Formats: sequence, structure tokens, C-alpha cells
Amino acid sequence: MEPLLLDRLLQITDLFQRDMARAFEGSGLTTARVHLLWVLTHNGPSTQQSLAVACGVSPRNITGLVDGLEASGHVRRTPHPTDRRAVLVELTESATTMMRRMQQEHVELNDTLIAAIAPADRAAVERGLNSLIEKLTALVDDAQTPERRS
Amino acid sequence: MEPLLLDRLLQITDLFQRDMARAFEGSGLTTARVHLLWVLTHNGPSTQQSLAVACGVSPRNITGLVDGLEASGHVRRTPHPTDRRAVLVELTESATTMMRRMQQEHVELNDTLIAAIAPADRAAVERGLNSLIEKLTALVDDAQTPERRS
DNA sequence: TATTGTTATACTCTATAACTATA
DNA sequence: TATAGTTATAGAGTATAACAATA
Repeated sequence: MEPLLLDRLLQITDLFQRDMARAFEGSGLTTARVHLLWVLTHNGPSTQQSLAVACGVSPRNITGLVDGLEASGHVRRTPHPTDRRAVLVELTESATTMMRRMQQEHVELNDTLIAAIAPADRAAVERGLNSLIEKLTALVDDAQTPERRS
Repeated sequence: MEPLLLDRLLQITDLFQRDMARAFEGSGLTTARVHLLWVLTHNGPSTQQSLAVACGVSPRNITGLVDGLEASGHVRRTPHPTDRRAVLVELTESATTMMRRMQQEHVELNDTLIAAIAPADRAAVERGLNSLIEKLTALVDDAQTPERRS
């Protein structure tokens, strides 16, 4: 009984989640908080509204995540220069350093994974994953868009 | 700037999670509860201890998940025939029917995804995913096992 | 003495709704 | 009037520790 392609992909999903959880444990960080740190790394100082959009969660949730990251010294809230309602969330120096290291480990893991694939198969795997992403994106969007509000 | 292989895999992970959450919404089911239902589908009536091991969560957590699934009519607690400490959790008839349908949809999604990959690439993608699973499993285990308790 | 499940407690992620301060 | 963020409230998933009943 060959496992289905779908089962293999789900297994990879599970392995990633466990690998990430393991990498964070002890640091007080969680998947949701690290996600926010990645967004800040890529986008620079951001308002909580924009973080909510980027993370795909409610603004209220961002308040909680930023509270936690502020308490652990990873981010800092600073006043928005022109809008006194808003705050800018930015990485602290130590968090910036940490994210640089994480980004490096990310690239190293990528290299390790590519090295695990037979050279002759690599191009096909890349094409295949791209096709899967395209198909999955279409499926998710299809399910989202046509909410027949008749 | 080509995205990394790792980023593609993470994107697929994200798409799966969104697709599953979408599929369950409105049904009152969640990822954790559906996972438990899958375990029951595959293993048959089980004690909460064995469910805890199979789901990789604490026994206490299983109590909560089973409480919820019992309230929604998906599972039933029955006395263990020989061990009066334990209970056997089993699917109700309606949940069994639902899981059969879910299993069918699972196979259909698998077919859809395979169809999205160019036929010439399919074998290479399968091999590549197997290699990735092997490598990732080794990485996760390596990080787990040698907790140098010196 | 060890195991099964539950009660007690706590933390994180998540959401919606109401409210405050500003635009 | 609309927007940015917070307080209030709620529910799910997760954990550990203490306890009951049973092995």
C-alpha cells in the first residue's frame, strides 16, 4: 500500500511544525510570535493594523502578541511620527540579531533539504511543487470567493 | 529572486492548513478534533491513553477533545470490557459515515493534486518527497534523541 | 505501586464587540 | 464619520500537578 502523495505532503507539514516548535522551545517564542517577527524583519517597523493584515489575524490578537514580545524584549512600541492614534512596532537590537541568525539557519536548512534530493530529480521537484502551489491556491481561493450570497 | 525550496514547502503547509480550516468551518469541528476522528477511524475504538499517544498530546487534553466530540455527537464513551479504570472511545454511526465521506474527498483531492503535476515529473516528485521526509524525520529525531543529560 | 481518567490551574492563540483617543 | 488600539469577554488547544478509582 503506497501512501498517497497527499499523505506525504501532510507528513512534511507535520514534520515542519514539529521542527519549528522544537527550535523555539525554551526560548519562550511560539509559532505565532515568530511569524510576527518574520513580518517585522521583512517589512520593517509597522503599525499593528498592518501587522494584523500581514499575519492574517485580528487587530486585537496583534495587541496580545506584541504585548508578549515586548515583555520578552523582542519588540518595542514607538509612537507613530504623524498619527497619534497609531504605534510603530519595531524589532529590538537583540531580536534583529536573532532574526539574522534564524534567516541564516533557514538558508542552511534549505540547502540540506535540496542536498537530500537526487540531483537529477531537483528540477522536476521544483516544477511539481510550483504546480501544487498553483493548484492549491486556486482551490482555496475558489472556496473563498464564490460565497453565493444569493 | 527565486523562492527557496523550503519556502515553497512552507507555503504548501500554509495552504493545507487554510484549506482544512475552511473545510471544517461551520461544522463545529477543528483540526485537533478531526485528527482524533482520523485516529479513531484508523485504529477503531481506543482508550484515551492510546489516543493521547497517537495524537501526541497529553491525556488531559484528550479528555477535553473527547468531551467536545461527545457533545457534538461524533464519539461515544463506552466502558472498557476488562479494565474498569479505562473507557473506550468510539465513533458514532453518523461520524463513521462522515469519515467515510471525508476519506473519499481525501482521495479525490489527492487525484486532483497529482493531475496538476506534469506526468513526466510525477515519479521524480514522489522520490523527492520521500527523500525530504526521510531527511526531515532524521533532523527531528536527531534533535530529540541526544538530549545530553550529562 | 502503577495506571486511567478527571479536577484544578494556567498560558497561548483566536475571535467579536464595545470603548477611547485621534483623524 | 472612520480609524488605531485597548478593554472585556469567550472559547479552543495545550500543559503540569494533584487526586480518585482501579489494576
